[in-house]
Amino acid sequence: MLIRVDPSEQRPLAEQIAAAVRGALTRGEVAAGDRLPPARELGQSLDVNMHTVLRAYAQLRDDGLIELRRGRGAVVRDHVDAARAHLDDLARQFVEQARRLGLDDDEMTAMIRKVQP
Amino acid sequence: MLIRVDPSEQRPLAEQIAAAVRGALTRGEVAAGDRLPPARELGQSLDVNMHTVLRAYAQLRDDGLIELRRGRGAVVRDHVDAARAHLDDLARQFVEQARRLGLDDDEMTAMIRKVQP
DNA sequence: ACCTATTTGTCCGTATGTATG
DNA sequence: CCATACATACGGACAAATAGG
Repeated sequence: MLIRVDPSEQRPLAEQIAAAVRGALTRGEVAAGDRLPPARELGQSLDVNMHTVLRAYAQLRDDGLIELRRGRGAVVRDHVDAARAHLDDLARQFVEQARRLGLDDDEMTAMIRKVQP
Repeated sequence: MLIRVDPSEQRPLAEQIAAAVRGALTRGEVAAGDRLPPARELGQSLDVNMHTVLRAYAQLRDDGLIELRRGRGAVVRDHVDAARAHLDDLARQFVEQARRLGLDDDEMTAMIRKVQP
């Protein structure tokens, strides 16, 4: 997995890193169970701060693509499982918020159908 | 809006601050259009770092409760609007992810209906 | 099974950038 | 053009998990 970042670009460094890792994931260059390089290490090789890498990793975790644990590092989750888990999570969040606003099931589904690509 | 934090608590400071502001919002102590105190200022009065306050504010922004703009500060959104906007956002995210996984509209609505409290 | 040294993310803090008014 | 105030990136101390003996 080769990553490069360009400090002169407009996009934040963390986002560039996250995008690069996402690309490597979708291209299948890293498999489920693989570990991403430790934030310190990758940061050093990219000449950016550990925390910047960590922020990129946090994004990927929020998307369900990796698991982040102290002392263990960033472990790549199974793509399909990760995507599925993320979808479940979004569905649950949506329904919870909709209920909070008093929407019933029909109104929810109507909302979903109304979302345009 | 009175906020206090307890550094000896387990919860991160940023989360404590976010929770306190959320409470003030739901209790109606601050109205739509009001501005939250600048991060530096609130940080100083709480004796925590500006950045810690900023993290709390970022959480509230992600929940749609406030708008955060450089140079302008943290503006409280209308509760109903904010909740509605957040719901719209969740719906869009859900549909996007579902499409990415190849689900059609019927499968999406089925998923929504299957979410039980 | 136990200890402890290392690895590695988490949290808080600091400095600089940059849009807004 | 200047002051304000969030955004981004960097640095240090800490704690959980792990690995080796």
